Amino acid sequence: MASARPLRADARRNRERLLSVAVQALSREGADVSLEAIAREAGVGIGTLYRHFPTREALVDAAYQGELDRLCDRVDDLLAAAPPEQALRAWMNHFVDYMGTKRGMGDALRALIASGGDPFARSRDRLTAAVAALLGAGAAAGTLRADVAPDDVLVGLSGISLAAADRRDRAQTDRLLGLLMDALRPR
Amino acid sequence: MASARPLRADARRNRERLLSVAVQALSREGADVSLEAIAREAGVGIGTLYRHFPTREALVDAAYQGELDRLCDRVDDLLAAAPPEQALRAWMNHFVDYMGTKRGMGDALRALIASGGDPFARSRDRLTAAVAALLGAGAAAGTLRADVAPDDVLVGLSGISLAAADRRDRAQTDRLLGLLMDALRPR
DNA sequence: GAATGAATCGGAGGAACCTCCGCTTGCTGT
DNA sequence: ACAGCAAGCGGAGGTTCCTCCGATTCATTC
Repeated sequence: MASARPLRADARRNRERLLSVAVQALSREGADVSLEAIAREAGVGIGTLYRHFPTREALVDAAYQGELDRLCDRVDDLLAAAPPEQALRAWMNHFVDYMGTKRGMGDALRALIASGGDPFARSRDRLTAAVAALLGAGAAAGTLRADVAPDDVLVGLSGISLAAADRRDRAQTDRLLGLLMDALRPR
Repeated sequence: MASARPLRADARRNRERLLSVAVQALSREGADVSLEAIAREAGVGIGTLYRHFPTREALVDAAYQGELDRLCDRVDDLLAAAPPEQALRAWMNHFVDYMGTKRGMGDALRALIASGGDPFARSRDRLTAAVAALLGAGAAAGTLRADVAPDDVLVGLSGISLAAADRRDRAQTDRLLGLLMDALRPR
């Protein structure tokens, strides 16, 4: 299960080139870039792309990992600036925005959230940790329930994001986030 | 906007044959049957299939409409047999089960829920009405909030179903439904 | 610095998607 | 009956997806 021997030099080169091309291509053309086009632009065969990133989601995930890290990192600032309950709500907004902006992240996210324990689950762990921090702070302060699993909140949040991405109705999204918050407050 | 003139005889024949083949094929092979295979088996060209059902979702939706009607019809029985709050929860279970069983309904559902007012939104109206009935009964009894839009509940429920379909973790699904119920109770 | 084995590459190929438009067929009025 | 004409049909064709495996290239050993 441990990461096997380091990649061969040419393999790493290819991987990095693919990734940087993918980042550009995704932001330039949106979610439905052709993978073949990415491979071509990176100067590698399509087979190589598929070996490094077995699914479209794996590629998108890897491409956006940096931004996703930033999203998770923001938790500390939020908690420093506002009480946990408000921090959580603010972070939810960021989360939904992020998913909305990164068009095409939607499906990747779905796969990501669904992943039980894949090698691709690093992002998922980070997200779970972020939610756990927010929930934990709220539980300590007594303003959020202590008996809700971070994982459940994350899945719920991703459900809302998916629905939001489809409908583009910001008001509804806010209402749904409000409902989720209601569910998380102690009775 | 009204339904234009009735379909020509041959068109209706084709439509019906496509639908019946699709029902069989979907239950036999699952969500990812090839549309070309369905068209072939129905003895029509692929173009005909696409004219009648512009997207894969439209076809799946039409194929499962009967079962979806049955799901909505069950609301009355549930309300007759138990207090609104429990009826709603029971119906949510049915909803999730239904989505889980009908593999491949997932994407169709997503498109369905997302549809603002397409000609294909009949199913969506039925679902909204079902939720509205349950919520209304609860509001009248004072055990459910009166200030939540049925539409929001439906979107939330579909989000949970999507997540559930991916993860196949029934316990988590139940917890999420529990959270949603918590959000729907008056404070 | 050549040989050798293993990791990696590349792209041909088969399947499915969806569109587009010339051809066919059912309907309507005379 | 039959002419005219929408409405409807069908499938070729351009794209993309993803797999598979022979050819290539790297790393290591002598």
